[in-house]
Amino acid sequence: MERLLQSVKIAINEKIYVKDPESSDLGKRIIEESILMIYDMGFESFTFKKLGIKIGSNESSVYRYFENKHKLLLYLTSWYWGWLEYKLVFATNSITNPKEKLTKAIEIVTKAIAQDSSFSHINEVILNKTIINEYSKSYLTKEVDAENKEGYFVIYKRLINRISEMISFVDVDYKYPSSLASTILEGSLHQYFLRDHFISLTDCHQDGEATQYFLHLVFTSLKG
Amino acid sequence: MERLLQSVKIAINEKIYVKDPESSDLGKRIIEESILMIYDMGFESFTFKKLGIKIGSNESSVYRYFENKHKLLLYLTSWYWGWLEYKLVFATNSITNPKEKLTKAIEIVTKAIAQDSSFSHINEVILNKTIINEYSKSYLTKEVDAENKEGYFVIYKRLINRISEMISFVDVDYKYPSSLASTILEGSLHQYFLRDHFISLTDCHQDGEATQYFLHLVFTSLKG
DNA sequence: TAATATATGATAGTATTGCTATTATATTTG
DNA sequence: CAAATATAATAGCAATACTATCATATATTA
Repeated sequence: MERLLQSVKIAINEKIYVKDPESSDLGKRIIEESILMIYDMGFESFTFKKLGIKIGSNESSVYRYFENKHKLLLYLTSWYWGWLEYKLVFATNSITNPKEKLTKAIEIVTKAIAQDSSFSHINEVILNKTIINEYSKSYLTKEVDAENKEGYFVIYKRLINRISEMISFVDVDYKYPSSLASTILEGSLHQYFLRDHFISLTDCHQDGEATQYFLHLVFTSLKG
Repeated sequence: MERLLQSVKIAINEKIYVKDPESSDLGKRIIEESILMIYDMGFESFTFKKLGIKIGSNESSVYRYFENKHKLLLYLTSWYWGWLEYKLVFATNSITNPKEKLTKAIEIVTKAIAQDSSFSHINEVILNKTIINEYSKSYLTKEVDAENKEGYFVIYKRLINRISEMISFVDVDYKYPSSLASTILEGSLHQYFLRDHFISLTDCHQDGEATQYFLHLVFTSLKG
């Protein structure tokens, strides 16, 4: 994904931020460091004050980019899903065979993340781990319906829908394409979490096993 | 489940509470009302001060039962999984045919919850909804490994293991029994969440459809 | 180059949260 | 009835999640 994507920018719903963090150096450092800090200390302990100190800036300056840390989490997750979506479309676009296409999609979505040098200030490996630990907290809130209406989850929904469509292309008669697509994405994050914290609850211990598990799950369920 | 279970008590790891809430009237009201309040206002907005006011008691009195609201959440989730485990064992114990047994287990675990009058102070219907919204927050923390060592998640792990074993009984050669069991439990909660908040991401809109989805998913994946 | 707009930094202040500690008052039990 | 125990009331404290104001640095443009 190196040189090809130099000019690609993941488009995030403008209501999520006050000022676009991509528009300044400080903004980029906010994104860069918040990913690392949330990974290190967990979302609960993370504060804008601590972030300000870490980036050699000020709490009040961070507030000029994001209203609160929940919005920052929404930004990070949206960016992640946008980035995954890009990789998915890029890798599957040229494939015409439905089974092959879905296989590729599942691989992209369930495989461990490797560093991507296209977006220099974002560490995708750490972001992926942060997403595994914190993603659910972005929607397990009382505000989820209001925020959904505002379009804060469009990228995620679009990604699930793309996979859902690929599933239906393999088997038009399958009754649960959206549920299955959701299970793949959410379930894959969960398998990685289990691997790190509840080893006895998963069988996906080696690299690539989560992918094998989901490929088997999906293709035995689909006809055709 | 009426009369039969009158004397059954769900056994919770004693380290989770300071004083057993089952041991007093105040304790039971703490459990009863906290379920309703967390459901109504969400875990983030819920505080012991508010709970004290609601039950006509005092913040300091609540602290005599639970160190903090995280521990209370651990208690509620442990209770829920213990209750589900009981229902599962009760319903599947007499079944010898492996497929039938697993089918029953999946039904128990994925079906919408009906009121159970066995535990008068606990509203299982609301508790189930609270678990759907808040369960992940009990383990998506920086303390998860330490708390796991303390045994705070034993009931959940035992429940997953029971299902995992039932899966292996149907198909000894299946390589991912634990992953699949985890997917069923976690995935089922997620499908219910999607049904309430992201309808386009699930196909399980009617009662019983989640069960059908998982039954299909599981039995197409297993041989024998 | 001066005037002005814009971004950032520093400091202060406020309500709420998440507790701990102390003391007072019920209630139960011996 | 005394003693133990449970609960209630109040105070207090450090941290969080902001908001507001003012100062200063940097960039733009007239």
